[in-house]
Amino acid sequence: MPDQPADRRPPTDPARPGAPDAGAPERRDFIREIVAADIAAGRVAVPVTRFPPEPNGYLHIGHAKSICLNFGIAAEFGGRCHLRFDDTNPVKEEQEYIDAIVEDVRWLGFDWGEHLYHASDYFEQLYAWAIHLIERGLAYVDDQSPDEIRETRGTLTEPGRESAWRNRPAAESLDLFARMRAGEFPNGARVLRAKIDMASPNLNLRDPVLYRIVHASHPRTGDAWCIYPTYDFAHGQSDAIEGVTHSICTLEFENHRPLYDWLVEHLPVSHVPHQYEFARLNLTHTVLSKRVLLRLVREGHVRGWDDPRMPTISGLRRRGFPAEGIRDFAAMIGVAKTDSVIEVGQLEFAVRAVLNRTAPRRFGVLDPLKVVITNWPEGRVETMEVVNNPEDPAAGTRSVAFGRDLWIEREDFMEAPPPKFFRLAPGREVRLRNAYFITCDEVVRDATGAIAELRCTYDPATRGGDAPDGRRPKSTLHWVSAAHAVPAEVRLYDHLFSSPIPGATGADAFEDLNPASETIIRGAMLEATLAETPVGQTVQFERLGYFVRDPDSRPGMPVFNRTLTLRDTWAKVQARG
RNA sequence: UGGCGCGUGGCUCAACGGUAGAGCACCUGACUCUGGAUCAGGGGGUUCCAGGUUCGAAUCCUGGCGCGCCAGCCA
Repeated sequence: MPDQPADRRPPTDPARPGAPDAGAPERRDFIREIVAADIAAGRVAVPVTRFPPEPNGYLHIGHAKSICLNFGIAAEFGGRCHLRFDDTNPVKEEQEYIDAIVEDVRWLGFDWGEHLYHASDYFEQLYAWAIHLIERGLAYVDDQSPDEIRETRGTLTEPGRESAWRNRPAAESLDLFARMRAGEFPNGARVLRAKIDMASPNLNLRDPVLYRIVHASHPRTGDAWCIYPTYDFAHGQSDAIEGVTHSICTLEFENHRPLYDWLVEHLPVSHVPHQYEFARLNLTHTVLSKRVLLRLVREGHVRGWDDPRMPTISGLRRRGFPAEGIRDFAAMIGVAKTDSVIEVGQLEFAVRAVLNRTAPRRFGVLDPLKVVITNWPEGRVETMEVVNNPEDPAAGTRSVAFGRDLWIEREDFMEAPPPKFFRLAPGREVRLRNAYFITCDEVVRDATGAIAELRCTYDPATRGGDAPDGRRPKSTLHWVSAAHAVPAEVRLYDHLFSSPIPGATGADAFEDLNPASETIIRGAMLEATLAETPVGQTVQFERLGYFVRDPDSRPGMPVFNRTLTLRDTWAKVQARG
């Protein structure tokens, strides 16, 4: 898969933002403060966290926030972070997702060492603990149907009603539970429920379901089981088994914490973990819900989970976003309990900051307009030494061919330029970056009257881009030698959704899909070195933006995805009119 | 309507009883062989509201208001 060496920098690197910085005033979120306090008070010696994805979809930028939080805390406080698959619902989970999750967390730059776990590793133990509860009168097998259970749960304001089976003898529940495991009953026939309080104002405590019958084969345990623990019965106990000290999850689990604590308290666990909740990430102009992302894929609004428009980790990677930029973004936005929506611009800022520092500069023309240099000898070719990255002298230089026929960007020429347009126009001189000054003498039109080519003259004294007399053109254009150009397909991307908060008006979010989220350009002309750029490598096309080589590239026809444009103040001026 | 949680510039977060700050965004200027980058400066806040405690409240208390989550055998 695409990868960039810079992304392999371990997240614990103290030079990175987000890592503890000796000397600087400590700025930490409320969770890090809790961890620090627990360590200071001796409640915790080695903090242990975990990232617990359910393999029912691909990871997205919201998960990246959680991954950075959990692995970040472990690294900063000398603890460890486990990768644990929360695989308790075989009807939704697939091996493909497991593999993708492993790859994505690694790509983000994190390492769980030996600590790869699955809730399914604990099925036998969880089963034994279920029996433990039954024996103590703390759980019972309920014969009610799903509908009956719903009807007797009560409402937000009314208490529920106890099941007729709630007080059946433990021995009977034990027998039934064993027969549930043995496969004697169909899906939905019976469940195991905790016996807590049907009148609790917290609905999660109204005799929550602990086990349900699901005749489905599991990606890891196959057909060994036909009963599966619910999230509530698996999560806290898995944390206990693994010695997790700080079980960090999102706000919607806050209401589950009393149940989490109840289970851990009533089970003979050797370690008591604690749950803390933070606000999940929301981003403008996209959607971060596995359900909706799955729909985008299934309904074909995008080409797959890794479509460059998707906010998935794999989509961002294919889009050319470096892992480091994603980590920096996570550090920048912080962690709190306030529901929030972050402007995508903030993510883009973090990504541009990394790319500006690391992306090699190249020339690429997206919408080519032919320029013929009339005073340049036919057939003559010169080689220009061009700097690879002005931000990084160590990146060196490369050779780029220059000749009589060139391609420039069509939008870099205007026959009747408005006042603040600095680029090429009839009679005007501009600089071709790292090459020569040229002056436009003549506009050649085709039969339809459209501009077909520009006839220009160059100044031989300006080789390399400087004039001996010190004159300075108001603008510098990128260019590609027509004789050496590599034709390419370039895919331009924009926000997947037009509105900042898709579906906010109450309408279906899909109504807000941006029809222009992808624009495919087939006639782009790139400098020759771009033919060898590896898939996954992000470069900067000077003056245009960052572009990454896509795996769809074919021999002789590279495909590049636009990661992001450069900051463009001219566009801003134009937009203002 | 019950429970839990949350309200600080446009956005995200700090300030932990002692003059409300930062990053992003926005605007100006400088510089520049990317209209990029960089640098310098600027505008913008009755800290949801109302009472109270205190010499002093974004912070503590009370009461409102607003928003989010919860009635899956999803996680």
